[in-house]
Amino acid sequence: MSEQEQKIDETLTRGVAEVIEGEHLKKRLLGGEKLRVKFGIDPTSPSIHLGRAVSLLKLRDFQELGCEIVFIVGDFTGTIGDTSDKESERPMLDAETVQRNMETYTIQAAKILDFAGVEVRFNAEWLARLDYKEILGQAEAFSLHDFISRENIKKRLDSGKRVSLRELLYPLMQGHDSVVVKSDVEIGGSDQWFNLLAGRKLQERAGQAPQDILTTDLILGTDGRKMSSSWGNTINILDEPNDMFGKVMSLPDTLLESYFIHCTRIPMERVKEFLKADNPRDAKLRLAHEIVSLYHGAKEAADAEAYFIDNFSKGKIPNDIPELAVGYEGDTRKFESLESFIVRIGFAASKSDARRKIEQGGVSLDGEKVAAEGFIFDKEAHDGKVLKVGKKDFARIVF
RNA sequence: GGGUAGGUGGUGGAGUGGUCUAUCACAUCUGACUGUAAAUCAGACGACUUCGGUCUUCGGGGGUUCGAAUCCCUCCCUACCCA
Repeated sequence: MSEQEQKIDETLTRGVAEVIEGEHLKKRLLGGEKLRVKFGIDPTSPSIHLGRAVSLLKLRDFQELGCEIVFIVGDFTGTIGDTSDKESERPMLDAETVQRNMETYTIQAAKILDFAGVEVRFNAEWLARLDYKEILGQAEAFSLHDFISRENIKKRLDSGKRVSLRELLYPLMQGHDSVVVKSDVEIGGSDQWFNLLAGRKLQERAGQAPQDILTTDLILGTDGRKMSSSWGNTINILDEPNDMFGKVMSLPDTLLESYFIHCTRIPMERVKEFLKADNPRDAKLRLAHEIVSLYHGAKEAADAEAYFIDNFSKGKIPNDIPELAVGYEGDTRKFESLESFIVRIGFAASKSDARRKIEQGGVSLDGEKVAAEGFIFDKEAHDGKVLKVGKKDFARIVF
C-alpha cells in the first residue's frame, strides 16, 4: 500500500462514523482529484468546542490530501436553528447574536485549518434570496414521512412536544448550500445525517452528481454525556491553556482512547502504546499536552502541564494568581465584607452563595479555613494573603 | 372553528386555599477520599440581612379571600382529539 493510499484510508476511517459512497469517494481521492469538500457550521454559540473540532480535523485531513475546502458559515441557518442534535425545539437566534458569534468562528477554525486556500461562504448570500416558488420545488423532493421518521423528531412527537414546520425546513437549507457550492463531499457530525442526505437529494434534483458524505463520530463531554454547549460540558478551542489542560485531565478515564482518536492526530500505533504502557493519568497528561499544543502551541502546552502538576498534583497554590484589591464599604473607611468581596470578584453568584461557601468550609486564606462568623478584613493581618474559594478560584488580596 | 388536558425553580416532574421557598430526581456547588478521574459518602442549592428576620417566586395581567402555585376573570402559549 502506498503512503498516499494509507493516508486516504486513515482519512476515511479515523474518527469516522459512516461514509457514503465509500468506494466512490476513495476512488476519486486515489485518482488525485481536487474535490470540493464542504463543511458548514452555524454560529449558534460564541465558541467552537472539541466535538465540532472533530469535523474540522477531518477537514484538515482532506485539505492535506489536496482537496479544496468550502467552509460555510451559517449566518442564515444559524438564525433558524437546526434540531438535529437537540431533543427540544431550538429557538431562533437573533441576527445580532449570530453576527457576534460569527466573527470569532473563522478565527477559531483557523487554529485547525489552513485558511489560506479555504473558500469561506456565508449562506445568507443565497438563502436570504430564495423565493417561495423555489422553496416549494425543493420541498417537493421530500415527504413528510422522511421527516417524522427521524429519531429525535419522532421522539418529540411521541412525547407530545412541539415540532415547528420551520425546523423541518432546515435540512432543505443545508442541502441547498450543497447545490450552490457544488460540493463533491460534505463532512458533518453523525447527527447531521439527515441534513447531509438532503444535500444529495437536492443536488440530484438540480442535475448535479450527488455529493459523497462522511460523518464523524460525536464525542462525549467532560461529564461523560454528549458534548453540547447547552450542558456546559464542553472543552472549547478558545479555552485558556491551563483551563483546557485541566478540563482534559478531568475527563473520565474511559474516554481516553476516543479523545486520542478524535481530537489528535497522533499515529494510532503510538496511541496504543500509550494506553498500554502508561497508567491512565500519564496517558491523560500526554493527551492534554497534545490537545493544548494543537490549539496554543508546544510552549504553552508545556507550561500548562507544569502548571497542572505543580498546582494540582502537588497541591500548591498557583503562582500567577490575580491580585485583587479589597474595597471599602460604600464611601466609608470600613473595608467591605468578605462576602461582598467574593461576589464582586466573581467567585460567588450572590452574597448568599458566598456565605454558603464560607459556611461549608470552601473559603480559605493562606490555607486556613475562614470561620463562618466574625471575619473582618484587616490590612495588617491579611495583606498579600491568598484567598481560595472552592476548588479552583484563587486571588491574592491586597489593600 | 369546536372539544379536552396542560403551562411550577437550570431540567424533568410532585403539589390543587393556610404547616409552600414549594416533595422528589437529575444537573450544579461545597467538604471528605483521590489522579481537579470514576465511584462513594456528607452537606448545600431564590435574594437581602444588624442572623432576629425581611422581601421575591409557581405563563402575563386583574380579582375573590384574613390568607392563593392552588378559586374566579382575562390574555398569551403548548399538546391531543374532532372538523
